[in-house]
Amino acid sequence: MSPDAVLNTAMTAYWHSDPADVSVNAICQMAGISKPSLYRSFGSEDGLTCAAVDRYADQVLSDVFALLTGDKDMPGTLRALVDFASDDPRMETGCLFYKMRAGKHRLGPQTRKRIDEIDAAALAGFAAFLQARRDAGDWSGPMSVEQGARYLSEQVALALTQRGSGMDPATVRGLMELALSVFR
Amino acid sequence: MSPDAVLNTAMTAYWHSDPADVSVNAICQMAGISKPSLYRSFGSEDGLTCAAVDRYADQVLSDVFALLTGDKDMPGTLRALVDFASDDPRMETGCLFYKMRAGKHRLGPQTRKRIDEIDAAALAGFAAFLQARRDAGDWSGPMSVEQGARYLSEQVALALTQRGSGMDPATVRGLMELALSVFR
DNA sequence: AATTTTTGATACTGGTCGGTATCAATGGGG
DNA sequence: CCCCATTGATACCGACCAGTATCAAAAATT
Repeated sequence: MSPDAVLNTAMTAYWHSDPADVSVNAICQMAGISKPSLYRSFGSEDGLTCAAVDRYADQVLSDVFALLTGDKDMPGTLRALVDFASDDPRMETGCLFYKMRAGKHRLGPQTRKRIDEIDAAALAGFAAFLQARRDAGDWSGPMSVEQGARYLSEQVALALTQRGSGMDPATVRGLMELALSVFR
Repeated sequence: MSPDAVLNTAMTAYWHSDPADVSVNAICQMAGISKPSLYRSFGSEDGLTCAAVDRYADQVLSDVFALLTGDKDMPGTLRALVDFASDDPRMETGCLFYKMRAGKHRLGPQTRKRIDEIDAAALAGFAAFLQARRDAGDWSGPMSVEQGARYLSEQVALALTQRGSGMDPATVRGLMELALSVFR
């Protein structure tokens, strides 16, 4: 079992349940490797969780970033965001990143730092998107770009958390559309 | 140490950190009692957490319910809700109920059931409030009472979770006012 | 082909968890 | 004053945790 495959197993396990509920022992069992082997690859549990969230960012969050930097207009992008959060089958069990962010205090220092970095990058991504829409003239109003970005970020987090808690996707969609209606 | 005082200690400990991060051992130490004594009073950890959330509902959530059944008009009540979520010093470390709801899968069956009951009651409270405001004529629009209640409930939960994660109260207030602006 | 180095698995450490058996102290009713 | 019942504390149980020492097999180097 290559370290890469082990990392995939770990990421999926963390993602589908909760990082705090998946032990190193369990991951070794799932991946079919021994603990010393895992520790030689990743150094510590902190190293593993950090690598897992890194891979998640590369593999999943990049898609969201691509949505934001696409050439759609404001309503189109918001619709794409809603589609992603409420209907993408990958989000059926929630978002690994927001799960980790919610339980940040239970993670190691490395992983915590990475979480903060990704969070800041996401916020910057939302802000860049809003700034572009404002420049393009299809978003006006008194709301600042910074507040809009934070609001957008938190509402996406909320919707993905709701998905993860088992809420009906249609309900998630309705609530999120309502929340994002402040941008119209 | 009376069981009542022990329960207060437990509720506060759960509230100020996180139910999943406070062990029975730690509570015994804080309360200055022995484990068998605690188990004779509450039966199990599940019994203790259930009693804690019960007490929290009686002592804290009842205030929110009172807000909703008060005689203020729509904007006044929403303002009171925002004040509570973003400025009440008791909410500095978040809301015990929403912390438990977020980590429901880690709790015992008794407590889980109580969480669901309280959640349903809260939703009903929000719905009754919105229905009354609609009847009184100071809330109109296409939004259904049910969806409005769910939205309100989730936005309050989000704001309180943000408080608990250390977000600046002024920021929480700004985001929540934005979210609740859909009711105007 | 012989030796060295890297890999893997077993089994262990010390610690914490929820929960309990055992037993001493205490306190009220006869 | 004595007995009995309830209370409390100590010490323990088995399970699981993150992390590691030990040692055998395999692979790479000489």
